[in-house]
Amino acid sequence: MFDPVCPSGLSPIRVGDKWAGMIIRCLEEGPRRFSELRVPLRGITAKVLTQSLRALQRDGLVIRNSHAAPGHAPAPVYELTALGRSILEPMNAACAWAADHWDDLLDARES
Amino acid sequence: MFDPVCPSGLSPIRVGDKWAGMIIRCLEEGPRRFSELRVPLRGITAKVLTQSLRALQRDGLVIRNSHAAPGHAPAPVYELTALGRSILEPMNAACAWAADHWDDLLDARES
DNA sequence: TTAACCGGTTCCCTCCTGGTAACCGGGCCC
DNA sequence: GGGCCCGGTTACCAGGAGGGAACCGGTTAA
Repeated sequence: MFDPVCPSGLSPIRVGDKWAGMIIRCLEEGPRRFSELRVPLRGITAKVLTQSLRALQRDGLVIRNSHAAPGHAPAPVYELTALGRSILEPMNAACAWAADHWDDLLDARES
Repeated sequence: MFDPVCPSGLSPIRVGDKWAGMIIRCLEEGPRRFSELRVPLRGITAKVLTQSLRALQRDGLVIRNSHAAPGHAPAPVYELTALGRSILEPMNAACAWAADHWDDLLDARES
């Protein structure tokens, strides 16, 4: 999903730290487990993912639910809070802008 | 204008480097000279302002016009390009979000 | 019992960002 | 000619962000 050379790194608009925006996108469609997040976020290490998730929790954008079923291993899942979902709106505005002006940005960078 | 402890630093949404968002805001109402930018951006040093302005130029958001009048000292002014003005839209969306959810953010940070 | 896996944590290292302080060339003003 | 201001540039430095590799405790599967 997110290429290591994901062009979103070129956009001047960023949400939180390096991975926060992508994490939020991954959680957009529902709760995900730690290992489920590592797949689309190609190349992220466990340490950095933990770090980013803790920061998002601290800001109240993401919540960690230790969903323990009896007889099974406890499976913590991460999901967006209402606040986290609300930030999708400005993020979408930023993405739309980046998509609209992508060529302008590339042209400017090259010279 | 921008306090050294400007709360905008707390927003998870950022445009460019530390000062880029504020510089763009300062240029919103028209061209400004180097020294005119240093006033509202309290505490910015010449070097860092130059750095940020060069980055904004490189991305095509700001243009530097050496406005030389005969008989006067050459007075370079910085102003937003069309691309630079267009980024105000997603910036406003981000600001609106931050204003709306300010209390939520503060609450989350405190705990 | 042992092995494997999941979800981390810890230590160490590197690079980038931002800041300080000093210096500097061109133009005007006296 | 001597300051002085404007608009920078040039070292140098400190802190933090990000990454690599190793380790680890609990649970389940063989």
